[in-house]
Amino acid sequence: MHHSKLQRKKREEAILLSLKKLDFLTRGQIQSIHKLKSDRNAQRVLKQMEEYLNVIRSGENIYYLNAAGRSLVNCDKVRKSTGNVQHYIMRNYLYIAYSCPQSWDNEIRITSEGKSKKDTVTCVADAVFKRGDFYTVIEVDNTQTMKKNQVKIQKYRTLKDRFTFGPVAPKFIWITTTENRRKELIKLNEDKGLVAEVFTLTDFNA
DNA sequence: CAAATCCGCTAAACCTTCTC
DNA sequence: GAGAAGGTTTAGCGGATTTG
Repeated sequence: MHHSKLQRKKREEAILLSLKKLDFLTRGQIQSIHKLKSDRNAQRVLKQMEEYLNVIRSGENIYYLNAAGRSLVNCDKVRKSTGNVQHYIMRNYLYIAYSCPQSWDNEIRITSEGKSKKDTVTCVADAVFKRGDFYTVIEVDNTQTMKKNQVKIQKYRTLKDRFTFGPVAPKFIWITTTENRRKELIKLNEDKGLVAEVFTLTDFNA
């Protein structure tokens, strides 16, 4: 059922679409999203696709679309290996942990208009997905300062109070780097009365 | 240098198609 | 249908490569 030339093209296209959606993916992440079985097999599949991919070698290979790959899936956004690829990789762990939600969207701007300009509150969530009326907001804490996190959490509190997420209170999912930061983020969310869960990279043995 | 990962090679499993 | 042919996927071994 998985083995004709057509099936192979479909799988390759699905992988390219994942890269379009998620920017950068490790070999292991592609392997679990697309059920590529063994490590060796995943490496083989991705090697076969190299004409569409750029590769960053650092531990596990990290893949992103090259020009050929972008044109195959109509992708305008050009990724560069410089900068914080780690941020994308961390976000992907949550995408996978929550079973690749259909409604998942990255970089969502959330705005609540105030009575005056200065009461307007805007936040850009790293990702959002929803089931029915229930929103889940994803935040990645990579090299952010805690002060910035605190400001962001205050903004989320305001948005929640103004029912910007609708009648049902949203849940916040964070991923961070260390156990200590995890504890700090839990506390900050608790203080603002937000329902939150905080993971660290080690939760995904990364 | 050691540890992890990649990848070439090979053999087996499996699917589709063809032929009788 | 059963069985052979032809193509792909899968997994394991081991050497090459990369990274810290």
